[in-house]
Amino acid sequence: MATDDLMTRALALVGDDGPLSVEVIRRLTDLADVPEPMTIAEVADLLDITPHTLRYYERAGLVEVARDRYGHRVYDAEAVRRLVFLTRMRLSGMPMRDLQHYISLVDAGQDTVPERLDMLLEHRDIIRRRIRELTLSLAATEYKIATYGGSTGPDAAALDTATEL
Amino acid sequence: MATDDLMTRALALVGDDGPLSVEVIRRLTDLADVPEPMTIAEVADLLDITPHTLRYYERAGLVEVARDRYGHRVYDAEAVRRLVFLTRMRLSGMPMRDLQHYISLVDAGQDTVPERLDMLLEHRDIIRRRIRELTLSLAATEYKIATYGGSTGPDAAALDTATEL
DNA sequence: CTATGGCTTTGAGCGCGCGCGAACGCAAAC
DNA sequence: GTTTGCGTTCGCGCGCGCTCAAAGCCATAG
Repeated sequence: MATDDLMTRALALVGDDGPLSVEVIRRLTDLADVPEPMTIAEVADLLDITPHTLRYYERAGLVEVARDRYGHRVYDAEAVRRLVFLTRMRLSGMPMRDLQHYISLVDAGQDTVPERLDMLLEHRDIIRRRIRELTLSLAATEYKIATYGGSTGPDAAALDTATEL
Repeated sequence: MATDDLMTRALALVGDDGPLSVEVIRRLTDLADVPEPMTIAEVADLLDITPHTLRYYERAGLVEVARDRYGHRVYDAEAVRRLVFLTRMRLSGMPMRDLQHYISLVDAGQDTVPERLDMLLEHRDIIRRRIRELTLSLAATEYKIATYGGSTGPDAAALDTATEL
């Protein structure tokens, strides 16, 4: 896939700056169109990561994967769903450590649901802050592009005489 | 500063999700309220990075810093402005390598302005894509929070029976 | 029926980007 | 005097994943 991975599909679905509807989100998580038992190469392609990374995640305890009679990994729907979640969290900046903790909570049963929810809420806030940071950086970059004379200073009128940058 | 660094001030200025006006951007780049010659600790505090990192940037050739008679670094307005720019770019994901290249272009004179502009345009696109990615991850996270039963699946109605995650 | 290529497996080790820590000296300030 | 802050250098560390090596199984091609 790689040129048609989940994120690329998702971005195409959303467009460059369209609003996000629940319907769109539902489609983002809809995996009905992928084959049920998948090989490592297929999953890697779907998630746009390498087979190596998938094995790395498995060794890290993030997911258990069955094997066929040749010892090759066989990813069932649950594993794929979990990996979609994991890669989404990774892509949005959640560190491996936290993912390991989250999965350990999952494995610990329903009692840990509140803590999982806390983790998601906190991660949501982190993403939000990151988006705001990037939005500011974007604005600053666009400002610099618009007023470009090479200076870092704020005064467009003085750009010609400002120290070069 | 650290609890009142540039980004924190900027975020406070903008609010949690307000629109960005040119006026706000201008204020973001307005350094009139900082003392003119600064010590490494003051600059570090302003930029919310460590003195170590500032020395690292200097060794990397990103900025030249004068010294006082004791050999201590003295950051003038130009150095501070450049560092504000550099840290902003770093924070938005531009790698050191690219910053070094950019600075080398600056040092090479006006002929390199078009290439610098290209770099900024490209970086702008990268930031935009990153924001869109994060927006999607945010939406997915919020969707998961809203429908939370612990499953990664898309079907909220089946959450109770879905495999736990 | 080989064989040639292409996928998989494991394990250990490497690499990158980015900066931090530790150790040590010197000048100033309390 | 001793605490503070800055200087330099060397090396380390972290997060994350890739590379490399050695080997096994499958399919298609001669």
